[in-house]
Amino acid sequence: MTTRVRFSPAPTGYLHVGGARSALFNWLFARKSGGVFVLRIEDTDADRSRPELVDAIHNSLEWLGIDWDEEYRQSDRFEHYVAAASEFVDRGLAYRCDCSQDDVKARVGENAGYDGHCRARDVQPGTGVVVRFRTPDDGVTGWDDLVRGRVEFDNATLEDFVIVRSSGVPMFHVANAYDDLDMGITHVVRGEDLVNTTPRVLLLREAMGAEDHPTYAHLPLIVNEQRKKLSKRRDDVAVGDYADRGYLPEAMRNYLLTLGWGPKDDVEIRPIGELIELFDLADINPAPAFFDIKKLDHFNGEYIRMLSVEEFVERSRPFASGPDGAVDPGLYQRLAPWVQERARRYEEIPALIEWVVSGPPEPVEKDWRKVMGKEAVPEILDRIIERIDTVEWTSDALSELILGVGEELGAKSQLPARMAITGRRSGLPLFEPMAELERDDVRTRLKTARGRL
RNA sequence: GCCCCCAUCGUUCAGCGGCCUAGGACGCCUGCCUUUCACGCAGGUAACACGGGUUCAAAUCCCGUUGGGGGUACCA
Repeated sequence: MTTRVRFSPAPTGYLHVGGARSALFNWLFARKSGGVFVLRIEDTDADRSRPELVDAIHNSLEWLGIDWDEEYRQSDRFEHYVAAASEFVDRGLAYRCDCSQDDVKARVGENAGYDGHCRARDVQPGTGVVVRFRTPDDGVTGWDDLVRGRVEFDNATLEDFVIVRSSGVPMFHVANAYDDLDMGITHVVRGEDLVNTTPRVLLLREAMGAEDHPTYAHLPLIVNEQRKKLSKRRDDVAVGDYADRGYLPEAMRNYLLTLGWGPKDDVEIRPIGELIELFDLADINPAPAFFDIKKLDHFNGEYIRMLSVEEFVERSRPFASGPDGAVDPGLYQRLAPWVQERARRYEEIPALIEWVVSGPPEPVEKDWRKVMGKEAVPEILDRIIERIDTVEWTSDALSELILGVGEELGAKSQLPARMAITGRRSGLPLFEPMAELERDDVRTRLKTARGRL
C-alpha cells in the first residue's frame, strides 16, 4: 500500500517554523516511503481564513524545497462535510442543540464541558442551533502513536462536541475526519497540540463507517526560551522572515530536522538525500524542543561556506547592497570569498562590505579608543600618509607599506590603519579590498583619522 | 478544576538493562594558526529532576513526587 500523508495548514497566518516542521516531517516520510504528499488547506472557518495567505504558504513551502503531489481546499468540499453531519443526525449519532454558551456555563459551571442537555430534546433547525456529536458514555478511545506509544481517553471525559456551527458550517473535525478517510490518508503527522482532538476525529471517522484509522505520529512542540509553544504573536517565527534575513532554505530545513530527531551517527549537517534515507518517524523524541537561533545560525554559516563562490555570489547578491543601491558585480565577485567566510546570514553582508562600497563608516567609538589610543598611532598614520601618494596601488605594495611602517616603529600598524580606513577593528582582510578603493579616498580617510586623534 | 503529554550537559540529539568513569553538535572558555576578524585545528566546561520498587545489573522497566508543557471554543 502506498503511503499517503498530508500537511493541513489553516490559512490564518503565515507559515511559521512549527508548521514548516510538520510539513517537513510529512514530506520526508512521503519521499522516503515513495508515498504521496498531499497539501490540504483547512479553510472551513471563513471568518479567520484569508485566501491570500494560501499563496504565502505555497511560497514558504517552495522556498524550503518542499513539493506536494496533490492539493485540496476544504472550502471546495463543504457539501461532503454537511452531508456527513446531517447523516449523523438522521442516524441518531448526532443531535441539534440550542443551548447558548451562557446557558451551558450556568448549568455546569466554569470548569465542565457540555452536559448533554439537548440529547433527547429533539431540537428543530433554527437560528442559534448547532449540531453536536453524541459521544459514548463509557469505554475508551485511543490509538498507538508512533512517537508517544499508546494514548487513551476515557469516553466519559469527552463531551458532546459541536460538529456544525449555527451558521451551518461544519467544524474542522468533521472535515478532517472526512478528508482523511476520503483521501486515503495512511499516516497523520502533526503537532502535539492536536492530540486532544484525535479522539473526536477517531469517533467521527468510525461513525462514517471507517474500519481502521491512519497511523498517528504527534510531533513534540517547538518552544521558545520560556518553554512555551511558539506563537505567531510573541515569537518571531514566520518562515518568510527567515528567508528575508538571509537564511538558506537548506540550512533551515536541516536545522528543523534536528529538533526532535537526529541521525544515529551524530552527523547533523548533511545532504537532504541522506536525511531522507535515515529518517524514521518512530525515532522522534517526544519531548518539546527549543528553537535555538544560535544553532540555526551555525548551520546557516556552514551551509553558506559549503557553497561554491559562484553560487554564493549568485544567491547572496540581492543582499549585497550599499545605501547607493546594488554593488558593482565585478567588485562583489572579488570580495565574495572573504564575505562568504564571515557571514552567518546574508543580512550581515552590507555591514561587512560597507567600507569598500559606500565610503568610510562612522568609527565605532569604543573600538576607536581602544585601537587609536596607543602611543605609536600618530606616527604610524603620519608615515603612511607620507608615502600613500607614491606607493604602487596593489594589495602587496599596500601591505608592504603599512606593515613596513609597523616594523620601523616596532609597533602593530595594521590595526590603526584598519581603523582609519574601515572604521572597524575587525572585518574583511584589509589590503586586498583597500586596493579596490581610490587613492584619493584612502588618503582622505587616513587624514581624517589623523585629525581625529 | 478536568483531560492528555513530557522529563539526559545552558541548548539539542544519541543512549531502548550490562559496551556509560554517559557520546556528538551548538554555546561558552583555553590554546594554535593569523600583524584584524572570521575560517580551520587542538583541548576544556557541563547532564541522567527526586523518591521508591523490579533485576545479579537501571539513564534505560514500573509506581509515586516534583517540575514543565499542551488541550479544555460555534479556531485549526
